[in-house]
Amino acid sequence: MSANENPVVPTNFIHHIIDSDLKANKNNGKVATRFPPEPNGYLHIGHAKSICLNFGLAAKYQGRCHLRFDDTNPEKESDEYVQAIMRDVEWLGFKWHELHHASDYFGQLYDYAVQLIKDGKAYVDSSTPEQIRANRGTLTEPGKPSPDRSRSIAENLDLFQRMRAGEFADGQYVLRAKIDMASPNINMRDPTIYRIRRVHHQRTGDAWCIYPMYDYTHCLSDAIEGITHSICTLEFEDHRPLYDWVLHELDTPCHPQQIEFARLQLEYTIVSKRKLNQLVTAKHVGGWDDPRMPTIAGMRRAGVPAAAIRDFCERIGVTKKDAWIEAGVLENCIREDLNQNALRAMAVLQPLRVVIESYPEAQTEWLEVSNHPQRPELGKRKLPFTRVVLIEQDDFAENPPPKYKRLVPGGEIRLRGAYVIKCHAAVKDADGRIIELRCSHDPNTLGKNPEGRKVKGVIHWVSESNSLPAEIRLYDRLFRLPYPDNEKNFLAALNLDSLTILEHGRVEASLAGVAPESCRQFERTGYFCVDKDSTDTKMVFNRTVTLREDWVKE
RNA sequence: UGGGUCGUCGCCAAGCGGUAAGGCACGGGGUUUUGAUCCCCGCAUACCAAGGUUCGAAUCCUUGCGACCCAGCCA
Repeated sequence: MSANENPVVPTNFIHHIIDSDLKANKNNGKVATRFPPEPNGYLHIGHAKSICLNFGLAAKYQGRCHLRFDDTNPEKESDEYVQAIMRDVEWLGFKWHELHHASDYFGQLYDYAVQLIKDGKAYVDSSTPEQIRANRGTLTEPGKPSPDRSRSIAENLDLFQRMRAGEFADGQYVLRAKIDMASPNINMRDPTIYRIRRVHHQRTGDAWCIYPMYDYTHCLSDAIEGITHSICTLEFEDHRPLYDWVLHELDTPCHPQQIEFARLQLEYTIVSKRKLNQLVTAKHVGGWDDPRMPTIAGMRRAGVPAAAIRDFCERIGVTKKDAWIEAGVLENCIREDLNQNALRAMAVLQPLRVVIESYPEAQTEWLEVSNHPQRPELGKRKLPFTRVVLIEQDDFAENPPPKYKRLVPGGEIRLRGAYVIKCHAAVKDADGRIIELRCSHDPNTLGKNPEGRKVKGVIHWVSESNSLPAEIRLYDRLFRLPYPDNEKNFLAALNLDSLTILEHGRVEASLAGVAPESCRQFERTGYFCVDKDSTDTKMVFNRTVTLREDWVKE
C-alpha cells in the first residue's frame, strides 16, 4: 500500500518545544512522557488523542513513555478499570516502557509532605470543607487565612503523623500547602494536598487512610519517574504554578515541564467519563463497550480499526485552540482504512426472495468473485448461484423514484459477480406486500455485458439455500445533536434510534466461523464486523460505518 | 470588574517578517459488474477588528472585540 508508505507526520507546538529543549541539551537530550489515566472509567476517543500524543512523542524522539495510573482517589477507582485501560492502550497499538501507579509512591509522597511541613510550607487544617470554601475568597476577592495557618511546625508534624496513624475521623483534618491566600490564582490559595479517607484502595488495600491530592501527587510522580515533558489538557494551565511550586520547594530528582494542549471535542459525542458512566449505569447503552460508545472498547467492538483511530488523532492535530472536530473526519479515517483492508462479502440485510424461473432447479454454479476489487493479492472465493436468491428489499421498486438504478418490473439488473436478470412479476401477499419476485436470467451475461443493451445497475445477492442466517445490528450516532453538552440535560440529546436490529439477515456461507472483531465490507451496504454475541447457529454483525452515498436519497 | 489561555477557508490545521501547505467537507468531470473505491479539476488578494512599525506583516507593537477555563477534602 503505497498510500500509507510516506505518512506526512504533522508537527505541532509541542514538537517545537522539545526540539528547542533538545538543541539546548535540556534533560541531557532525553525525552520521557507519560499517559496518566485515573482508573475510574474506560478510556475514550479523547484519551486516544492523549495516548497517541504521548506515545508518539516518545517514538519520535526515541524516548520513553510510561503508563501511570493516577490512582489517588480510591472512592471512584477499581481494578476493572485498570485492566480495561491496559487492554485498550495495547489494542491501540502502544507499549509502555514502564508501568507505574501513583499509589506506588504513597510512601515517598508522605515523606515529601513531612519535609514540606518541616520547611514551614504546609500545615494541618481543622477547617471544615465549608469553611475552607468560604475562606478561599472568590475570583475577584482574595481569600482569608485559616486560623490553623499559623500552627507550629512541631504541632503540624505531630498532627500529620497522627492523621496517617488513623487517629482522626475522615474529614477532620487536611494537610494544606502554605502558599498565598491572596493569590489571583485560586489554585495557589493554600490548596489541600492530603485528606483523610478510610476507603479501601484497589492496590494498597487499607494500608493508608490518608490520600494525596492530584496537584501534589502528579508533579512528584512525574519527577520521581524522570518525566521530561508532562503533557496535560488546557484546564490544568491554572495548575501549572502549583505544579512548579511543589517541585521548587522540594528536593526532587528533576523538574519536568508541564505543557497543556486542547482536549478533543467531537461532534455528536460526549467525552466525559462521568457522563459515559451515567449512560452505562442507567442502561442507555449495553455497557462501556457498546458499539455506540465513544470508548476505545466500544469503537473496537463496533469494528473500528486501531489504525483508523491513530490516523484520526494524527489528522486533527495538537494545538491550544478550543476546537470541535466534525464527525465526518473520524468516519473518513475509518472508511479509508477499511476500504483498504476489509475483505468484501455479500450480505442481504432485509431479504426479498427472487425465483429465477429460467434457471434449473437442481443446479448450483460456483462463481468466482474477488475478495477485494483493488487488491487481487487478497484472492478470490467461490459463491454458489442457485435458482432462488435473496436480494435487498430496497433494491426492487414497483414505482421507482427518478434516477433509480436498481430492479423494477420488466427491468434488468446485474447480480454482482453473476448473471443479468430480468423481473417479470412481483408476487404479493394478502396485504399487498411484495414477497417474491419472478425473474429470468440471461445465461450469456456471466463475466460479460449483454449484447445490444446496457444494464443500469448492479445489486448484491445471496443464495437462499446456501447462505447463513445473521442478525445485523445497525448502529447510528448515539446523540442526535452535535453538541449534547450544550443541553441542560445531555440525555435529552440521545438519539433514540441509534440501534436497529435486523433479525433476518443472510450472509454468504463463506463467513461461517469467522472470528469476532473480523471486519468485512458487505458490498453496497457498509463495513461490518463479527460481534462476540455470535453463535454457531446465528452470526451477529455490527455495522461499523456505512459506505459513502454520493447520490440523492429518495 | 481577578487570573490563565485562544482567535488563519464550512470544520480541523501548517505558517514563526519575504508575499496563505495539507486534510475533511463541498462543487464539477472521468473510470468502474459495489450509486463504493480510484483519478483529475475547483475551493482564503485573505489571516477577529482597527491603528502603527517596515521596502515588505498572518507573522512585530498598540488598542479594542469575541470565545474557553478556574472558587472539589475530583482528576
